[in-house]
Amino acid sequence: MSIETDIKQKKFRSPFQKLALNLVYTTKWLEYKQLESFKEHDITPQQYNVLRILRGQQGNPIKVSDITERMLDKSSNTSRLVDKLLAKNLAKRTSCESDRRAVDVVITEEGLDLLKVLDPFIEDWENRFNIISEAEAEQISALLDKLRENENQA
Amino acid sequence: MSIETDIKQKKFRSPFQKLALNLVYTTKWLEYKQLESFKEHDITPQQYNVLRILRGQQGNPIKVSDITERMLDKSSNTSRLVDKLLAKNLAKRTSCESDRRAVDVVITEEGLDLLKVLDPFIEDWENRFNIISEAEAEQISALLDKLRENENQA
DNA sequence: ATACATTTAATGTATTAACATCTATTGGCA
DNA sequence: TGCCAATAGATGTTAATACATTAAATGTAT
Repeated sequence: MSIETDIKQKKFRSPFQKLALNLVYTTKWLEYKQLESFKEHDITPQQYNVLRILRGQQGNPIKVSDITERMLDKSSNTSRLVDKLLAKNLAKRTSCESDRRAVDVVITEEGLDLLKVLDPFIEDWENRFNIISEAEAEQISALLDKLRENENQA
Repeated sequence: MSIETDIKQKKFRSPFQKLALNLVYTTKWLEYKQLESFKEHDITPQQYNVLRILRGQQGNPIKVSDITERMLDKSSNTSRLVDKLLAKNLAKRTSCESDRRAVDVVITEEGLDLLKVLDPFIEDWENRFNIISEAEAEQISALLDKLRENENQA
């Protein structure tokens, strides 16, 4: 369904306004859909994001601040997110030898198992995107990168 | 900056995964940037969304449930959002004659004034999008619409 | 007309988020 | 070395969100 129909707005100030609204709307839609898979396994999208980052480390520990850097939502409170993962035995936390302020985080077997369960759901969602072509997906990604370019402009 | 650099992930499972992550990342980025304008005026993005919908009514009252239908985030608690707007005298609430379950909401002069102050900031943000062409913006919008098409698929 | 399901909005509650503050540790430099 | 700013992460607090429940009004079918 078109964004016009979805939010019942017939006219937009410009194609750029329409795009901005469509970006927010489509992302909320995507997050809401994925949330359904997550909540069955008692995990939030943010916690999932952290778990994926931990798995990407392939066994190597990573500092909390480095997790934050890689997150989609960099404003989140990673310290508390890790707390939640610890409480569920999905991650381990050990103090960092070289810098005693820092904390090393590693995913547990249980965490890897959970991701294995979630993987097919997420992949299924991503695969639904092949209603557009790979080239189109790449092109949108490139244009999104471009939109974020002038971040520090006046 | 490319999404690869921003989230420090070199490889993606597919262009579709990359697009999914880029959509979420870019939208968080956009929301965060706009938040800076909003919080100076003691308003949240959701409250702003409601105000814009109210202004779009051009003086006609609109029911709470109809506001929800038009919101970007349809899962939000519109009743409480309207409460907040009322507390700040940005909106008025009157009971609906034809259906006494419903509640009619109208924007106040003060609400219109606030939007007038915020308009230039929002327009400025949207205009930064003209780093891509209008045609490209339309094209992305069309592709986003397409992504949401197979909503009720297996 | 009555009973019952549906709709509309408000509210209760628990979780999460946003933002500032605090503590411990480190690094740089006089 | 001793001092101070910077960094890392934890924590406190307030507000917002998500989800379920409640209450009133309406629609519908018998």
